[in-house]
Amino acid sequence: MAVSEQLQTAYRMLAGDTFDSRCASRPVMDQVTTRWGTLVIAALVTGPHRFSALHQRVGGISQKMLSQNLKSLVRAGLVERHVEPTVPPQVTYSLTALGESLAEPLCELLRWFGEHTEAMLDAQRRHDAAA
Amino acid sequence: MAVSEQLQTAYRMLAGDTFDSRCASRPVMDQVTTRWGTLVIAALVTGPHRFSALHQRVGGISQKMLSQNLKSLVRAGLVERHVEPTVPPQVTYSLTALGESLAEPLCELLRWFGEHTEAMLDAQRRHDAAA
DNA sequence: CGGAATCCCCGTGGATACTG
DNA sequence: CAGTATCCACGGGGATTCCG
Repeated sequence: MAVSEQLQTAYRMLAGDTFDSRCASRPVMDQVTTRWGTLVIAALVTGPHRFSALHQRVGGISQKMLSQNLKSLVRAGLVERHVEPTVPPQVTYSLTALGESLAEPLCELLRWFGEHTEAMLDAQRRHDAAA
Repeated sequence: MAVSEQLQTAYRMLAGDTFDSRCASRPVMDQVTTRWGTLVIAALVTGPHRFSALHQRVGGISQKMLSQNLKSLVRAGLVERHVEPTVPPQVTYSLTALGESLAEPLCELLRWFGEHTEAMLDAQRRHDAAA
């Protein structure tokens, strides 16, 4: 198998942990791996963004979901919210150090999808055709 | 910023793609990044598993969600379903080559959570206390 | 501009029971 | 053992409206 010992090691580190339903990481993981969390984090990789900029960039997200996700990400210490006391108010969101460290594996995952989406769609078509 | 050009590059590859709501990768991404998809894939990294083995390992997942996730993963060509025609029936699930290639970035992500969950929980506590 | 609040719907997802 | 089927509740998530 091509997966090698590296993955095996990674797996063992998680064995008694992530797979346990009582593990504390579960709720925290859900927040990030939720439908939008991934994209919001990824969108912030290039630097600070304003609310409306994020709203446009992520594409398809509603204001509600965006603000909701941002709130929980701020709470988790992944995103920093900066308010410029002007009129009209200027609110900027940026990744914290913790958020940036998360962005790394996250971007690799997104990149994987970018590269393999076609393969997956092909597989689905073939699967549906066979059925 | 510490994120460096590597991430910038990764980002640009996604720019006109993943963030577009009409992008084909969205539904496919949702299937995997859904609550259980990640864990199911990760659980299969160590090798083939039977249904009940997965049911126990993932912990907290219902039979319904497990079979549902497995079905869509098989459809996407990430997981292979192997039936041994015995009585009682023995059904084994394993990662395909495509699935294994996905497992790599996915495991890194899970590893990140394993290492940083504490930091996130701390941040949440501090945030809640400040409020 | 950047949200918070409200309304409402539909899908996710759990529990249970049944089948091959 | 490996599911499928049915029922049901909750909350994710969209559209709209209002506020500072």
